Amino acid sequence: MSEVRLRFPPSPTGYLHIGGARTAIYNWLYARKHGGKLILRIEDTDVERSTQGSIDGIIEGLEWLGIDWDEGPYFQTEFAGEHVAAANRLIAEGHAYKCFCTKEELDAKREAALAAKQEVKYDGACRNLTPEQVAEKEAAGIPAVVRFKVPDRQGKVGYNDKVLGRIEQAYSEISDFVIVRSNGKPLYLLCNVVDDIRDRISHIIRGQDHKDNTNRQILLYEALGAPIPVFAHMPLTMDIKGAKISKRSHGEIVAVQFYKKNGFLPWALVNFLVLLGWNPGDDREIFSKEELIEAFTLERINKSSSIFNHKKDDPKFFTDPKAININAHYLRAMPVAELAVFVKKELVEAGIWDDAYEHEKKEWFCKVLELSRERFHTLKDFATLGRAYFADDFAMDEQALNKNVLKHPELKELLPILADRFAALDPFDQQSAEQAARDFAEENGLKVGIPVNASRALITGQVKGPSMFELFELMGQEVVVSRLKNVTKYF
RNA sequence: GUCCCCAUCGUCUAGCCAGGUCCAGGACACCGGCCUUUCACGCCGGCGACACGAGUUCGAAUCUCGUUGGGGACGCCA
Repeated sequence: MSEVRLRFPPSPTGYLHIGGARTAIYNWLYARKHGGKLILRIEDTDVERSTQGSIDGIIEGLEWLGIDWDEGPYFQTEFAGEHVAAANRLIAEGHAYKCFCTKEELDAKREAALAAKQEVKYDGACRNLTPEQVAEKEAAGIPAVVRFKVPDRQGKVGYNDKVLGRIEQAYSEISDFVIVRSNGKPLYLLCNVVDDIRDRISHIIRGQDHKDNTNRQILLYEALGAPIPVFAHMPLTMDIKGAKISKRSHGEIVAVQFYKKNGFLPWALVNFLVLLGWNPGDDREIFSKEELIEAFTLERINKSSSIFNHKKDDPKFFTDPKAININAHYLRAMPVAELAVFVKKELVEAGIWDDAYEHEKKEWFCKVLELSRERFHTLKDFATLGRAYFADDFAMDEQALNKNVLKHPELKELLPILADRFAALDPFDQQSAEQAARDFAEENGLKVGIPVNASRALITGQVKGPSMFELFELMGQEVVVSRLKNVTKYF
């Protein structure tokens, strides 16, 4: 049994987007499951559009997601010599020929065909040039591309796709495609195959947008005398209107980087993306890395495309609700110690990190995370909604202020009294604070919720949050007393 | 225009290959209730789909054909 080898071959013409990431994830899962190798190959043959920034972004994105590879990154341009050699070999062996038609002629023909709703296909003008004719045109300095000579055979080329089943196409439907530009640079179809042969790729998992390329590439494998790998064409991810998602038309929201910037846990994104077009066949939706590798199979990849459920300008969901839900799930379920690492980054970035959170205040810090994460959805929430836990300069939520403080004018006088009661408590803990608050409410003929919710507003700046009695103890006597006394500033 | 692929709740999907156990199951979202100092979590309940039409069959979400719809490709991009 030959080695299981897969590759992720992004073209570095933009950031890593979620569609590309999903392709990488599927390849990675298959490689890991079968003890195979994952090769990262940067397909930078389009020099015009390839950028170093894009290469860096793709690598950073993969690393952030936790998708590791075993070989590479290789750069396609480094193997240009092999690509040219392969093309020459194909010409020598009669599998390819030089074509002297100009780009302008061909573009015009194609557009005319499209406009007239005719079949769009290369007409084979140079397919049967005699050696003399070729020599003559070359002598005249006419530039030429190299075209693959599609076998003049009856019947169909085909392959057994692991996702779609048998895919076939008549030879007559495939026109002689270009494999080398007139400037001598080989094209994707050829480079890709030559590289896959050299890298001994056994399984190709890619998007269905490559489906029609596959038959042409199979012809190339045959002509080059190489074994044909296993193909699996995964469904595409569409936007809410059913159009293919792309960097160009959707911008940041489809960039992996966006999720990093907006408080996603990398594994939560992986978990969400893998479910877009694949399922384990049972009701599980949350997977550890090990569980996912174990559960993943090519056979359970769906045939039909899925929709990335993002509504522009949705006030409640900044991205697909299910993605947010999965992220929130991990936020709540992961070990606090692991979460702490992520939250630290957020607090450092917000300028409210205290090194004591890793030392003498570590227990306190973990307790805050434990309580607050219950209602947070992203890592950003710790530094925004949860800012009051870590800093005095937190914003006061308008609704909290109006509804829980200003609506009850008597609180202006009463809260400072409650503050004094709290100040006198010894010890000051959850039980004593709760008792004091309840007694105070009763004495003043208030429902306990009134002073408690007002306290939440003044102490956390929020209209919602964890149990206030737990928070009194957690925030500490000093902070509680001083923030309660601030009440007068708001009237 | 030609070729290829796809089609179950708003979204992600199970079921389809091996037709009956499916008046179609789960998750997210949404709505209601419980819990409660708030919100959330949690729990309980609700809303909600087999694109359409023929055929095969005792029986079709499942098989066949057609229609419609959607997508992909047809490049000296990858």
